[in-house]
Amino acid sequence: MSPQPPDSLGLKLWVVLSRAHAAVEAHAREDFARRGLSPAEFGALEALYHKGPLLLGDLQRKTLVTSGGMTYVVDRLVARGYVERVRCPSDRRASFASLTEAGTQYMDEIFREHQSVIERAVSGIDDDMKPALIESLKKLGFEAVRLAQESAQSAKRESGARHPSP
Amino acid sequence: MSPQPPDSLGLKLWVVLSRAHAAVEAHAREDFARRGLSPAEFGALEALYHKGPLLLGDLQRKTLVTSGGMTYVVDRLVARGYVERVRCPSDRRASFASLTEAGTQYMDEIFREHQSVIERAVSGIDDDMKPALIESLKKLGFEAVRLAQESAQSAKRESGARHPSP
DNA sequence: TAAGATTGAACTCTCAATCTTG
DNA sequence: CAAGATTGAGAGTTCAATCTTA
Repeated sequence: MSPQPPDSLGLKLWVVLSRAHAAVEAHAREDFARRGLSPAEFGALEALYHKGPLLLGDLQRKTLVTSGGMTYVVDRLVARGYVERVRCPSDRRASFASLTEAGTQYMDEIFREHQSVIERAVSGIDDDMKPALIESLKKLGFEAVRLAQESAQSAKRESGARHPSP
Repeated sequence: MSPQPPDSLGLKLWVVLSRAHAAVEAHAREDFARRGLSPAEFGALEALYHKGPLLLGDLQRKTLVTSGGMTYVVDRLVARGYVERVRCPSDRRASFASLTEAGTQYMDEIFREHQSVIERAVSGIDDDMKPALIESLKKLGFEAVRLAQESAQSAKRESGARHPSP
């Protein structure tokens, strides 16, 4: 009798992926919880810090929160003075989120610290092994995203067939 | 000029780990959201399904939710008839959570489907590459957990120094 | 009709305080 | 005093509906 049900490799991979992610995330969360930032808030700041001003919709897709969540997150960052909304000149429905001077300074301060917290958290892997692991995880992630989009499109096609446009 | 700031390897590893995790998790979430289960609920059912009855505290550590969250999750699963609480005979503070007949039947039904959803989600990695990836992620996760415990202990020691026991 | 953003309600979870037993 | 579980309050989300502009 096997001690565990004969888990498929895929399931096992998912389990260890989840645990590794949760363990590293705990370090990250502790780091910015000290500063009163939620994960989504930090994610938004980081995206703006590295990419510059972004449409709320783009920011939303980058940080994987819903549109309502994005509004909430940006509201909070605006309230702290780290972010401002800038109307999009070419599309009056849309707004950019943009780091303020204070927001940029803040990220200058905390980003290096955050980086070293993460470095420590992933130090279980030797540096020379990291590139290979990075490649594998990239591949894994890309394919998972692609499959999800594939499913979403076929779902949309089916719905389109029931509600055809004129 | 580099397009991105010269990210450290560790940070890059963390980013791709997060993305891969989020992408696969999206498949998993969609799978059990259809059944009205939250991630934590599914996690608890899965743990009980594979390990048998567990003390709430053990279940909590396995699924990484807080103690209050565990009470909430178990309450919901009890309300659905999938789980029951069983008092621990040797320690009257503690309770086991245990799958009911209906809960076991339910997991028999859904677990295979869930497994194939996950298999598909991680199919970006060839089967013969998975064992190595699994080993790396295990190592990464274990070390991250160990470092967190290390930090927690030193924090506890410091607090203990301020509030020494008699 | 659809796409971007916002709003309000509801949900899942965390946190801190509490009760009970060890 | 510590450990297991529960409670109540509240945070941070998601979701569905709505408003505005394309």
